[in-house]
Amino acid sequence: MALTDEAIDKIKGMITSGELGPGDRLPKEADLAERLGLSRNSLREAVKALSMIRVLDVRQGDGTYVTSLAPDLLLDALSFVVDFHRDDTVLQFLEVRRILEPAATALATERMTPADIAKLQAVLDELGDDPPIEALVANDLEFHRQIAAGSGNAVLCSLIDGLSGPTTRARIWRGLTQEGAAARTREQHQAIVDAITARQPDLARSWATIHVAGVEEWLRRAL
Amino acid sequence: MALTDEAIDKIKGMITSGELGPGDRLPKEADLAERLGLSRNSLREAVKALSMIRVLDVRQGDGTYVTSLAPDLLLDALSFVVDFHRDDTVLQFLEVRRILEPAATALATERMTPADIAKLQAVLDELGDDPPIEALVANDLEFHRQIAAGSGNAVLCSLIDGLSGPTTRARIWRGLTQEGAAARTREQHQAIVDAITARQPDLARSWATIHVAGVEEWLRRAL
DNA sequence: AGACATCAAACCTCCGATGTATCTGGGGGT
DNA sequence: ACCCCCAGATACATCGGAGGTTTGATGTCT
Repeated sequence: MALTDEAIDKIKGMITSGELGPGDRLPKEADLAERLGLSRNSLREAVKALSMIRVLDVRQGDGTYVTSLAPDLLLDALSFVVDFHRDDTVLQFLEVRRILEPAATALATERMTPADIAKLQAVLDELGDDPPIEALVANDLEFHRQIAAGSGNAVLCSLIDGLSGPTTRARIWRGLTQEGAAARTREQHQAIVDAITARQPDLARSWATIHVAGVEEWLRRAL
Repeated sequence: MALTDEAIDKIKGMITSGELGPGDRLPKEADLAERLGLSRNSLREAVKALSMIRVLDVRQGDGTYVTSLAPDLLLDALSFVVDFHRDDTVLQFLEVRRILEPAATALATERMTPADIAKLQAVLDELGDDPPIEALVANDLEFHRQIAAGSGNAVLCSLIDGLSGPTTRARIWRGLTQEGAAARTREQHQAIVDAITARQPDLARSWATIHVAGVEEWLRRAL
């Protein structure tokens, strides 16, 4: 195994063993390189790889720190990965979303506070009558993000967020809006909020399923 | 933004734009560094980061290539990330598994071929009467992997596989502290296979739910 | 045709130096 | 006493070059 990969494992070991905890600062490059037995250049490659997946946070002029290691931080590297997928695998991602989103919606129905629900409704209301596509996409993303967050499960929330990669969603949306499906999406969003407000998990889950399945079905035909 | 991060984006762009496809070879370090306008050292950091998430495959003495970009490749970096999580977030991962596994099991019930089912049964049968803990865990992992693969969705399969990492650790615990767990797990596995064989998705889904919930409930009490 | 030695290409590792951002502490002004 | 500004120290960012190691291809010999 290459020296750099060994260094990655060693740093990973320092964290998982508890020697380094969230927020802790690593020794400076020169010291850590000497301790791990490699050059600064090779160490930098290891640190770069770990900072890419949000395990380390490097600040020039300050130092290198272990991040909070919170699920949302570590999993949002997922969206970066998802961006590399081509259209022919989007359906598989969508199928997973059709599993996760309804479940998250059902959980949110039981766990969201009235204040959370009010904010969710506000998201829908702040959209004007004839919004531009960009606002529509952003609004849709925020809507689903709040529901996912309402599930009370940070892992589930991050997963949904990551799988709904901005690129993918934007690409799909562009096509959907051309067929005038924006209005129908809006109605479905409102139906989900209504079901959550009424504290009916089954109903909320069903609406979420229908919502995702609609996009999935459209995409299946388009490909 | 740092030069290295720019380089990452540029390489990403070369792939997403189609200039570089799966299996294609990148220009050699020196040429690519000159083209992107940075030093080889900095470029190497970018390449290292991208190879860590399985987007690039570097082979010493040969060259650097774009991977197949298949979902299972890109998502198995997930297991690396998941390893950083501490025990207090394992419950959240388990809750997500309780969503994904039953769904995958139901899909597998409809999509697995008789040959697939036979191989699944074989996995259960090859386990002796009093296997060591390690074999038990490995067998359990293989069992769930085959079902996930049987769902016919590579993204779903990789996701389940990646999330099973921390759960596995917990299960080792369970094996060590709760003696009756092994036999019960085996019964539940057999029940799942029976339901799949009978082509009863609802039954298979329910058994899968019970199976994961059992681990989850035990862990919830243990913490 | 097959096995082996040789060579070139490409990545791996290292070194030392310079640039740049951040934090810290002292000096001066109010 | 308090605040602001600046110089020094610290630590990461980037660079160019020099060997070393692995791989794949070439060519030769049996």
